[in-house]
Amino acid sequence: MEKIRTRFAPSPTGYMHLGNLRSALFEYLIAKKENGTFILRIEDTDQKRIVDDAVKFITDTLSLCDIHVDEGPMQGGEYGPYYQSERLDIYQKYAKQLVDMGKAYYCFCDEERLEELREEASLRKVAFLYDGHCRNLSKEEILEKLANHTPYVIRQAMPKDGITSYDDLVYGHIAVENALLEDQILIKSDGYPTYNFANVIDDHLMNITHVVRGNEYLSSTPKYLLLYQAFNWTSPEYIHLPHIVKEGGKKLSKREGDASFMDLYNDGYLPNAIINYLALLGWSPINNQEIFTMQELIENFDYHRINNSPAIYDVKKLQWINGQYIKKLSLDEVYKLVMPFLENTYDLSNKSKEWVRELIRIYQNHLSYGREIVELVSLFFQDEIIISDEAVEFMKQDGISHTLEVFKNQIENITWTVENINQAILNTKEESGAKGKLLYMPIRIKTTGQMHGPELPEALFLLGKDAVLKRLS
RNA sequence: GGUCUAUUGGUCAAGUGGUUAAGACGUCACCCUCUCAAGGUGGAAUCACGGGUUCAACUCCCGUAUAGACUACCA
Repeated sequence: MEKIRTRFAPSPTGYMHLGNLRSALFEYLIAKKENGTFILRIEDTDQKRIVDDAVKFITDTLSLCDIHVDEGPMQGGEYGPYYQSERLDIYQKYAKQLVDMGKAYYCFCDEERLEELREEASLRKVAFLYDGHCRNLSKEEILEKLANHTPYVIRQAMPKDGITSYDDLVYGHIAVENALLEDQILIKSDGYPTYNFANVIDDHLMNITHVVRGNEYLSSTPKYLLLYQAFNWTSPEYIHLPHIVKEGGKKLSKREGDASFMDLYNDGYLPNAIINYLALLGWSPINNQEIFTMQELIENFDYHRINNSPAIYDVKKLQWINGQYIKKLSLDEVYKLVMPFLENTYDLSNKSKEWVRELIRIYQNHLSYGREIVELVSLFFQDEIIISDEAVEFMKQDGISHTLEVFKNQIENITWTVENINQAILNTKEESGAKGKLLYMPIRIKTTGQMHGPELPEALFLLGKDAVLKRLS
């Protein structure tokens, strides 16, 4: 069997939304499942949209996610170059070839004429299709215009009748009438190829066996197929992916503030967890497994089980998965994950590393993403404590001041360790007779101001002896 | 407007003619517990609608509704 080759072909716009990443993931998994090759190709044929460093951004994201590119701009390969902007002569050559074969033609129609056509079409409430005006220009006319440097595009001469169909590996049989397809532009007037054209040429030349992409191309794939037919090339298999949308069914978009991979990453989500979540959007394993390493994904992935309906991005489930990953991290790893957020928010200059590690340790199980630490630990960085109404009410009960007095005496002379604090609490229980809620809550409220928080001995330890004694008096 | 596609609980989803319609997130209750998490147990909640086909339809067919995509010298 032919070895599978898939490709991720983003345009370098400097932004990687979750749908893009998921496409890359599935492309990678489909290839790796069969020991195939995963290719990165940069589709930079729109000069207006190029963003500096966007390619670095894309490759950084992929490697952060453990998606390894076999062939691409950074690592090269025998089918390069992998920037479309460096393949211009290739597209020109193939476009000319099509012209010579009589399957494409020069079109000199300008914006104005096209605009008129469009207006007329919208007036008549019909779909606008280029009318093929230049399709039958005589050789002399063409030569003359070319000699005069009249701007031109190259359009494909599409068949006027018949049906073009294919079998998508996810969506099944798709058929579209050729009459609905216009004579598509292959080469733009700036000499650059259109996406459609470059895409087909490169997929063919790079030997792509499975084209995996978003389903916005589902209904335009016949246009691509017609190009393969014109060249007499065999077309690849198609796997169209359902979209990832936000609540309400709208597309995820940067402009509307929807989270991109980098946004999540910067909030302390783990790339592994993001990938894990994304894998479960539009795909499901044969069993009920939820947590996957990349290796397990590769082994278990099966494109036959890709869903064909759109999935709504749900940050709650992502948080759960991310939390599962955080629980499995070593303390050093959580420390690394969370430290930047702490440093940026709180003054840690007079805290020991041990103190910070202890702080992080007791909150490891509470975290669903890194940035969450900031809010969770705020109680240890406040000079003033504010006692809630509920807590004030609780403190009105009998015997509480006595309990607090006993506890204060208990800790006055101990060495400040979690264990000793715990013993002091137990001694207080013995001596005062208070137990359960009436034992713990008063101390908790008096020292932290809150009725919630981590285990009391640990909380007190982190607060420090001086602060605790001060708040008790 | 035309074309293509989709529709199982709030969300992700399993399911391919006969099932008590899995599982997960979320939610609620209970257990654990000083509290909050974590963990455990349990509950509520789903086949868009209408016609067919069939002994039998979530599953097949046709409509309708709703949603999305495409309809660029953007990718």
